[in-house]
Amino acid sequence: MTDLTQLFTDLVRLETRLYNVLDARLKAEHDLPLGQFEFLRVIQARGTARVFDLAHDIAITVGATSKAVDRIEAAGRCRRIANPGDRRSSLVEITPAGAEILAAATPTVEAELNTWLGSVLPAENLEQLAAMLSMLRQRAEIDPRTNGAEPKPAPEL
Amino acid sequence: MTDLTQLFTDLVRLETRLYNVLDARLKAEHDLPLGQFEFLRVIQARGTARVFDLAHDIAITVGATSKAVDRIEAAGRCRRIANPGDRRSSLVEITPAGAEILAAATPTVEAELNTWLGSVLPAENLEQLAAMLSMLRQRAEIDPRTNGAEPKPAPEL
DNA sequence: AGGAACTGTATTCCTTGGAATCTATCACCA
DNA sequence: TGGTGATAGATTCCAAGGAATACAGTTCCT
Repeated sequence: MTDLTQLFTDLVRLETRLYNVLDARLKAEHDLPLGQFEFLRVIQARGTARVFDLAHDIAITVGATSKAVDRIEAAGRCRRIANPGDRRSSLVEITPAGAEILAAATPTVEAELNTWLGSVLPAENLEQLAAMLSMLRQRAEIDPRTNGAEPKPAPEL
Repeated sequence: MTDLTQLFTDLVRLETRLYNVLDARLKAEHDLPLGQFEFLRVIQARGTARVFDLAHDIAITVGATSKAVDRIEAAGRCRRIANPGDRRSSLVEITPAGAEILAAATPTVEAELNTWLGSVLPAENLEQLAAMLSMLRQRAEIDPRTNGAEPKPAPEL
């Protein structure tokens, strides 16, 4: 029987260490904290997004997201534009400067992850790992306790 | 080719969500933040540990660990005793109250992890996942950049 | 139309971790 | 043995997220 507590501990420590090395390198080479990198990725992927949408994608609270958008906006990497459909919210979009730095940082992230993941496990195992993490993440996001949405059927691995 | 950035994102989100549900449940049922739970586990496993040792195991800085030990000690769940071999440091040990709450919280953690991990993937996959995470974690901890054991960048004289 | 309930966001306060700094102690070696 | 650099940990200041709150705007119901 797998020791799930140990598995969880390994997951947390690995995440912490990967996050730290990536963050340090992005800051050093692109003056871009990893947190901002993730926001920019989501914003660009969505084209335009409300604070609420970003909060869900990044898995932090709306309040924290609001502050994060403040910082990214202050750095000139995104901007809030009026939401014609709902005046309570704004739409956040990436700026040219934001897109530029995102494009510059992306290969750095890939290189660093290749060092710590890609070059450690064979391709087949990486594929399995990616599939399992993706499935577990989806499962965790389906639950009411974590996102307030209705349950969906379990995806097949 | 596996998309490592996506894999990393899934890893981070999964960790965030698991951490949050576990933390919330431990606080609710045992008045024990997940961070303290992890410290108590390490302290008990080591029998006795310096702040430095805990910092390495938990993967946070010594300063943050010092403060964390303050909090756990204030809660009466660990104590600092004199280190006979080195007066710069103390040895941290678990108290009976700490051991008791750790024992009470452990099944809660296992149950919660079983919900989010154990009951989602078949045993064989869990075993693979545990092995891969363990290996990746070890790899990440071996490297100079993540454990501080290597020479610092030459200071400018 | 009028109001109650709900939503989306911003803001405030609190907690926790990181970086830098300070002190005490230790190890090493000339 | 004395001095120099390394080490352990505590402390201070700062950054970032969570919880609770405030409020504008929206939806729903009658």
